[in-house]
Amino acid sequence: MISGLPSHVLENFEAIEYERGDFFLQSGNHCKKLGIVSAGLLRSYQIDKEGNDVTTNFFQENSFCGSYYSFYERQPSFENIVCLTPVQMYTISFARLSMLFKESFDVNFFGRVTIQNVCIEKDLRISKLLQLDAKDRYKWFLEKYPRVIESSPLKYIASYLNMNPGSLSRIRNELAR
Amino acid sequence: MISGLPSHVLENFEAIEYERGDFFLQSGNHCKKLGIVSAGLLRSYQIDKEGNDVTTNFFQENSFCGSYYSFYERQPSFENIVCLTPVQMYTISFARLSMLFKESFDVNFFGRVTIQNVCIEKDLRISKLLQLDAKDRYKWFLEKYPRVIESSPLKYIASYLNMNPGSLSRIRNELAR
DNA sequence: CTGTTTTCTTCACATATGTGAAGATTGCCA
DNA sequence: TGGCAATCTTCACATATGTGAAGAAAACAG
Repeated sequence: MISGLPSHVLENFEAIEYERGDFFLQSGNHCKKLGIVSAGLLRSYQIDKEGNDVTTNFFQENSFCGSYYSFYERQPSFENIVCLTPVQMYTISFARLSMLFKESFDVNFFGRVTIQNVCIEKDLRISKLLQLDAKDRYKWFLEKYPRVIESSPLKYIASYLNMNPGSLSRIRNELAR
Repeated sequence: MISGLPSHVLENFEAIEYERGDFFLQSGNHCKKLGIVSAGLLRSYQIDKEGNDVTTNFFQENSFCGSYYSFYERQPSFENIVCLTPVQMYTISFARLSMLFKESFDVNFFGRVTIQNVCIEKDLRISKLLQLDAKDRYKWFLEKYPRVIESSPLKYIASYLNMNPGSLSRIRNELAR
C-alpha cells in the first residue's frame, strides 16, 4: 500500500476512521501521532495574528499526516489538522515510532527516504510561491492536485496559494473564458 | 563539529575550499555532491520565466548544501548555488553517501533526523510566507538570520523574502525611524 | 422537500507592493 | 589611491491583489 514500507511494520500502526469535520490535531496540543492517510483528505491550517485561517497543507491518500514540528520536537502545535472528507488512516505514536527507528534498519531507511521526498515537495512549493503570480499558482495547483479541488472548499485552496477567495474567484472567471 | 554525525563518517567526505563567486552547482547539471558548510555563506537561486533571479535558499555554517531534488532524484538541477563569501565545506558524492546509507545504521539514523529538521525549517518558512506582510517577513529574517544580512547583498534577501529590492529599501527606511 | 447555512461570485474601491530610472553610496580591483 | 562597477535608495507612478458587502448558488440538515 505504501511503497517501500517494510510489510511487517504496519502491525505497529493502528487503523482509525474519522468523519468529516473531525480534528486529527488541535493547535496547542502535542501532535502525539503520525498518520498515513489511506483514504480521504485532510487540511492543516493556522490562525494568523489577524485571525485569518491560513491553509498550510493538504493531506491526500498515501501521504503522511501530522505536524513534523510538534511531533518530532515534542512541542505544542501551531497547527490544526481537520478532515475535509471521511478519512481512513493508520497512525503510530511517537514512542512506538521512536522504538522502530531505534531498532530497525529498514524503518530508518524508509523513513529517511520518505522525508527526503517530502522535503523535495516543500522546495517545489516554495519555488512556486516565489516565482509565480496568483493566476499561475492556481494553474499549477490544478495540474498538481486535481483531486483536492473536488473535495476542498475554494477558500481553503486560496489561502494555501497565498491569495484570498475573491482573487481566486476572479482568476477562475478569467480562466473560464 | 556536526552534532550527531558519527565521527568516523567524516573520513568519507572531502574537504574543499571555494572563493567568493565560485559555483557549487549550475542549473542544468546534476548535483553530484552534497556539502556540509563548515565556514562561509552560499546562496541558491533560480531564474524564473521572466528572467528574474530568485533566491531560494541561503546555506550557512553547519547547514547541508545542495539541491535535494537534483541530488536524490538524479535529475538536472533547476537551481544554481554560488558562494557569497569564501567557503569551506566537506562534500560527499551520491554514490558514496548511498553506500553509507546502505551499510550504516548510524548514518541512516543521523540522515533521517537531519532531514526531518530541514523539513521543519521549510514548514516554518512557508508559514511565514503565507502569513506575514513584507515588513514582517523582513523583521522575521533579521531575527532568524542576522549573519546573512552581513554577507549577502540586499537584493538577494529581497527575492528570498518574496519582494523586490525597492520594496525592501522602503521597509528598511521605515524601520530606521 | 424546505429552510438554513455555507460557499462562491461579483463589484466598486482601497492598498501594498512592483517598476524603472536617477542619483548616491559602497566596495573592489588595477 | 583612484576609478569603475555593483549595490542601495528614493521617487513618481503602475498594477496586482486585498477588502467587504451583497446577492446567487450550492450544500446540508431537519
